[in-house]
Amino acid sequence: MTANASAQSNLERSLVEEGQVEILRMAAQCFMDRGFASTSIDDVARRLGSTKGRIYHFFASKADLFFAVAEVGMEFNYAAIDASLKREAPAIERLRDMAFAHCMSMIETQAYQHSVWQGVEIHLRGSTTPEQRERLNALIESRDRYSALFKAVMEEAARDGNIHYGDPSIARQLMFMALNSPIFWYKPRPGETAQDRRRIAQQCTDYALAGLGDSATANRLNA
Amino acid sequence: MTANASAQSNLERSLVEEGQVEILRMAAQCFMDRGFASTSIDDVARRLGSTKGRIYHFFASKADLFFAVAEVGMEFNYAAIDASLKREAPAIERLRDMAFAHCMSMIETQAYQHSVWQGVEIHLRGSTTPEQRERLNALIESRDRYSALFKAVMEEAARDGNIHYGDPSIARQLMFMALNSPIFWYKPRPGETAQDRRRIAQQCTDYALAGLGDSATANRLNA
DNA sequence: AAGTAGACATACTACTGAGTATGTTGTCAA
DNA sequence: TTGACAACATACTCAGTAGTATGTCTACTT
Repeated sequence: MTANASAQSNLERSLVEEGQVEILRMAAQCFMDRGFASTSIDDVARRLGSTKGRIYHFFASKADLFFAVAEVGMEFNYAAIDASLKREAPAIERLRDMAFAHCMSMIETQAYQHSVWQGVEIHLRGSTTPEQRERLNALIESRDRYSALFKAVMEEAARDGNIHYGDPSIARQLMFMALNSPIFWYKPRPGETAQDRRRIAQQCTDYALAGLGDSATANRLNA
Repeated sequence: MTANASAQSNLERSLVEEGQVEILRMAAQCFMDRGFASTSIDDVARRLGSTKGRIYHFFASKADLFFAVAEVGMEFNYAAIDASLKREAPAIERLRDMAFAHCMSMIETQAYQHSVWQGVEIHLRGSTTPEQRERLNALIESRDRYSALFKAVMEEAARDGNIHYGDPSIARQLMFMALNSPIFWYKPRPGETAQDRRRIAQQCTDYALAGLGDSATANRLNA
C-alpha cells in the first residue's frame, strides 16, 4: 500500500464510521460500472459478499448511500489540492500544482469521482424527495465552491499574463474536462506504479494548461 | 430554420422512416435529461404527447430505440467531418477543420450525442441480450472507426512537426474530451445565432489544438 | 447468567416500469 | 362500400427492485 493510498484510507475513516468504508468502496465501484440508476442495492450487497441488511443498517436509502459516496469524493478533492492552494508562489505555478493534484485525485479515487460526476451531471432525476433534493443541492454547491478555487487562481494567472482564454466559464469547463477525463478512460494496469499514474496526470495537466495558453508549458512540450 | 438545421433534418429523414423522427428526437431529449436507465418509455411517450403504443409500433424495445438514437448520432458525426476529411490541405489544417466540425456537431445534435456517449461509456449494462450486445459492439466499432479518422490525421500532423504530444492514445482522449465537452454543459440561449455556436465551437477547438501543441493556434491566442 | 444492543441475514411487501395483447380509427385501393 | 392495413391508444401481465419487518447471532456489560 502506498503512502497515498494510506492517506486516502485515513480520510475515508475520518469521514464515516469504520465498517461503512467497505460499503462505500463497493458502492462506488458499482455506480461507476453500471451507473446509479442501473445499480441495485442487491448488486452492491453481492459485491460485498453480504445482503441488503448490511447496507440498510447504515444507510437509509439508495440515494443516501450515493450521496455519502459523492460527498466523500468531494472531500478527497479538497484534501488533494489543499497544499497547492496554500503555497507561496506565482498564480500560474499554484494553478499547475492544483491541476496536477486534482487530476491525481481523479485517478486514485476514480470510482468516487465517477459518482460525483453522475450526481452533478445527471442531476439524479428521480430522487426528488425533499431532503435528497437538499443534499443534491449541497453537493452541487460543494462542487461550485471547489471550482471557484480554481477560478480565482486562473484569474490571477491571467492578470499576470501567464494564461489567455476567451470566455472564462468555457475555459474552466474545458480545463476540468481535460483534468477529469481519466475518470472515464483510466484503467489501472497490473503492475502499475505511482510513477506511472503521475505520468498520466502530468500529460493531462500539460494538455489542460497548454489549452489555457500557458506558453511555458507549451514551449516545454515543443522542445 | 437555419440551413444547418435543415441539413440535419434531411439526414434524419434519410436514415429512418418519416414519423419515427419525432420519436427519436424526444427520446434523445429524455435520455439526455434523465439518462437511459432512468428514462421510461412512458416518459418518452409523455414528451411526445402520445402513449407507449406509438413507440412500440416502430421500435421493438427500449434498447432498440436507444440504439437508433445513438446510430443516427454517429451518422451526424461522419457527415459533419466528411468535407474537412477530403480537403486538399496540410494535415494540421484538416485536423483543425475536423475538430471544429466535430465540435459543431456536438453542439447542434447535443441530445443525440449524449446518447452516443452513454452507449459507449456506460456500456449499457443490463441490455445483455445477444442481439443488443451485437448492436452495442457495432456502435462502439463505429465510434472507434470515427476516432481512427482523427488518429490518422493527427499522426500526419505530428510527422509534419505541427503538433506534439506524449502518449498518442491519451492525447486523443484529451482532444475528444475537449471537443465533446459541450455535450455536457452547452445550453442554447434564447435568441442565440449560428454565429454564437460557431464561437463556442471555435474556443473548444482552439483549446483542443493548443493542448496538442499546435503552436500556430497557441500564438494566435496569445496575440 | 441474563440482558441488551449492534451487526447483520431472511423473508416479506408494494410499486414501478418493460413489454404484450387487443381495441379503435382513419385512409386508400379495388 | 368494404376490407385491409397502418398508426396509433387502452388495458393488461409480469419481473425486478426499493424498502421494511423481523429473526439470529455475537460481544459485551453487570
